[in-house]
Amino acid sequence: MEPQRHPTEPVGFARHDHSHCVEDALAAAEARCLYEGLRFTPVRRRALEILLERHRAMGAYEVLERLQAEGLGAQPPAAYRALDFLVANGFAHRVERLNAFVACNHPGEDHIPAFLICRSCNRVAETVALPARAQLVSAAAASGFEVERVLVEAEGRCAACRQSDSE
Amino acid sequence: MEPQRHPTEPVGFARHDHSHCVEDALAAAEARCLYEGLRFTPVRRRALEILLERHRAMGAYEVLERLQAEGLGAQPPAAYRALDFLVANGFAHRVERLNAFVACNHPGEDHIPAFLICRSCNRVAETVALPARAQLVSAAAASGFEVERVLVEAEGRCAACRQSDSE
DNA sequence: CTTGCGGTGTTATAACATATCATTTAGACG
DNA sequence: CGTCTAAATGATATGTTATAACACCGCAAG
Repeated sequence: MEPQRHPTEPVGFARHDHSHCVEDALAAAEARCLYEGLRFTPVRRRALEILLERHRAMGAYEVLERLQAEGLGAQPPAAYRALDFLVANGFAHRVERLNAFVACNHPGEDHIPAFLICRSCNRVAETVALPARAQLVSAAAASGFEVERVLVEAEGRCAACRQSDSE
Repeated sequence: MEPQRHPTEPVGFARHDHSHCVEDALAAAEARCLYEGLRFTPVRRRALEILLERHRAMGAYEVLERLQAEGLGAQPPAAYRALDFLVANGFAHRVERLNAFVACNHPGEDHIPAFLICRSCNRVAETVALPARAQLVSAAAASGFEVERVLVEAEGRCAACRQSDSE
């Protein structure tokens, strides 16, 4: 376990020390679960680690495959439960456009995520959607609609994929 | 056919003369297809009519059921093709959050839709997302990401459902 | 110790979506 | 008027995503 991936792989769309980022995020999640009395079980921990290792959107079944390979739950519900836990507690987000999941880039901070989804390499960067939310909330209020959750996703091409044009 | 629904049903979340709105939208679509050389075939026309009659998000299979009842295509691809045509040409939108489709409220106008989705009654109102898009495009540009398409969806409760609290 | 609750295992199936190839239809063009 | 072509539809099969339902287990509170 702890496969030690290449030290520098793109996150969002920028390079960084990846093995540290995985470890740090995992440690932070662990700490927060302890603090909030959440149960950071092996499946949940490993599911988060899987998402972090890739830093791209992964389908539930893709995560499941990897869990299976390690004997951590063999059926879809196992993956969905783990992912639901991560999403419910802000360790990961669901990307609706892709029916997929991605590790949160800044867990702990209260934020409204917006995603930039590269249609070539499928990598996902997370940015903030607060202004968009505010605008939507006020537009909605006019009709008496109460906004509870906002979802902002942009599809396009990241810098890398735009350069290597024909990917 | 042309079931003549109740004359006043909510659209978006406001009341209006529904039978007129269906007729008008259908006529407008017909006119635009003629103008642009698009083929507004019976399946496509009826699919749009089905979406318009309800003014809520409908799954492809839900639309399919109704098409089947009239002998217009019996298999999933029939519905998906019709819906894809409507979406591609701006007569309808896909609501990612619901994996569902909804008739466009202002077809013909070039716009970036934003949706208000009531989680109680599942009705969907369409508003505009231009400011959100602008903000996102500029945020994305910082990392060299080129935005091609933006998706904004808000989940919450509409005025009616908030009143009749426990629905 | 027992009871209750949260988490997990397991089976089955629901819901959403598309690949592929055959057939039909509408319009373009000679 | 034929006939060619491209678009649309028909039909079969299958792929992908998601959840319902119920059994079981372990742990902590009483």
